Amino acid sequence: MPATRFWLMKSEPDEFSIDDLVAARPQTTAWFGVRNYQARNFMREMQVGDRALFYHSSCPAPGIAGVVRVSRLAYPDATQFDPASDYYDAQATRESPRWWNVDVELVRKTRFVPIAQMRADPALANMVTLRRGNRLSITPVTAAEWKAVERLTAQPLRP
DNA sequence: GCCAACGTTGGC
DNA sequence: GCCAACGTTGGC
Repeated sequence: MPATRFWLMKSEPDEFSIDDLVAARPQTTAWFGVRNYQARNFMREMQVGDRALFYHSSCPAPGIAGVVRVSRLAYPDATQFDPASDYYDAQATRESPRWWNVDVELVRKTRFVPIAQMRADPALANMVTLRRGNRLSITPVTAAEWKAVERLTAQPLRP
């Protein structure tokens, strides 16, 4: 059994935001479009029931916007086969897919936690996504970091 | 717009 | 296999 049960998954809100997931019926989405091998490998490690922080990236207000739950194990990302898709990969074949994605379902939209507030929390000092130079769109989160984030989402900003 | 950091590509 | 060049990510 893998040790990691918690993850952080980045989405650009212009592409797909927490509000898009809230509005979806059902409140679930395929996490397609990941084109980095490390991030792909993390998705292939995920189990149904794993939890993930829904993070808004590459936007005016980066930070944590919600919590999701893995609802389907990794399966081939359909967009790699679609020549009309931005995510098309000419080298991928149905027999030998290169890119995979899980499905996630909404657990809840949280109070927004800006990246500055994450950086200010000593409990998150070693969080992978906050490390200098880290660009991975999917990263593991420790149980302690998960709890610290839950505290931040539950509490209003201090003066 | 800037820039640091990292991944990928391709010549050799 | 090395490594320089280039492209991308993503916070600021």
